[in-house]
Amino acid sequence: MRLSTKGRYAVTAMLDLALHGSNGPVTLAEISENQGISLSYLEQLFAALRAKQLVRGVRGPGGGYYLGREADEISIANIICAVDEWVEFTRCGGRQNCSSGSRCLTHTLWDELSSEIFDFLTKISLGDLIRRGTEKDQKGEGGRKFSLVDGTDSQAA
Amino acid sequence: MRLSTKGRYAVTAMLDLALHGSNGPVTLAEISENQGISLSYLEQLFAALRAKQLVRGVRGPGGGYYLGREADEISIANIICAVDEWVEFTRCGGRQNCSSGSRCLTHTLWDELSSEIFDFLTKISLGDLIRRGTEKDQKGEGGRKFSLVDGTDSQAA
DNA sequence: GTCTTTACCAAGTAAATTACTCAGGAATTA
DNA sequence: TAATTCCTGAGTAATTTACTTGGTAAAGAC
Repeated sequence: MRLSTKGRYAVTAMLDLALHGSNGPVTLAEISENQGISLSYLEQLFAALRAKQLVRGVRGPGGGYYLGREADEISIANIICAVDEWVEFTRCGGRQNCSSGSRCLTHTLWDELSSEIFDFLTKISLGDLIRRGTEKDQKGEGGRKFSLVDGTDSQAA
Repeated sequence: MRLSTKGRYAVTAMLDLALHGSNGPVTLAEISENQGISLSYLEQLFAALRAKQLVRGVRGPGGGYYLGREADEISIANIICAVDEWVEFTRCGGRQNCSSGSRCLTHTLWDELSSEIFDFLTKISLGDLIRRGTEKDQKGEGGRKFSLVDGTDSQAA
């Protein structure tokens, strides 16, 4: 897993798209304006997002971008993987012995941690994020810390 | 939050240190050998880790590095923040209105997601990772997917 | 004390990545 | 046909990554 500013731009842009996509397609020019990201950089990002079918472009006047599927069906991990190209961290692949046992053990541990992070981000969808945002908007705020993962908000001390 | 290869190097090195630290200090030369990271790059990383008191250096022959505190008291977030310098993502700070409402809403959403990821990595300690590794080593492996966060492994389908 | 071993420190650097500009082409609507 | 938008690709300054080089400082071994 890799979480860079590039991934942030992509998530932010997708959020913008999800928030405004209800009334027709959203142009990159609008997102660029809204989020302060250059148009051509957005084009690069959206080329990657389109390749993974996370967005759908419509050309011509009145065109723009739609989400490729429901906001609930797009996870943060989907978005980040699309633009960040899922780097293969350790050359040994995690399971084969790469050389000495010590090295491979740490690699295995890292791989497991990495896939745990991935699972975590897989469970958070664009829809989750947006619902949280609008809820908060209506309620002002509450003492309860928000939890995006399923029903497990009990551990907050 | 930011999760780069630099952070991966740091976590891997700290894992190595935690695994071998029981019998005296570990030299950077050993870690370099074990993990295939250049010595001087390790020096850079450990300068940052030392600044955050995550490791403790001992000079002279027979010297090397110890963990700065118990493996259970060092979270993955600690390590990553030490070397990756916690980039401040959105200029608006998350709470103030930066300009149009739309932009700030997405920024707020991103900030909340980001701190959720941070919380997640705060709950995973070096000790957790190592226990998982050695457990697996002894048991071979089990059908049960490992869960690093508290007791919430029930959602795996 | 000197020699060796280690941590520490700082400057410089090739390669990669980031974020962008520029310059078009292709589909769609008016 | 003309405007609008997506789409593509080449080039590029700034930054980050990962490393090299060349030291200094402390601690132990002789």
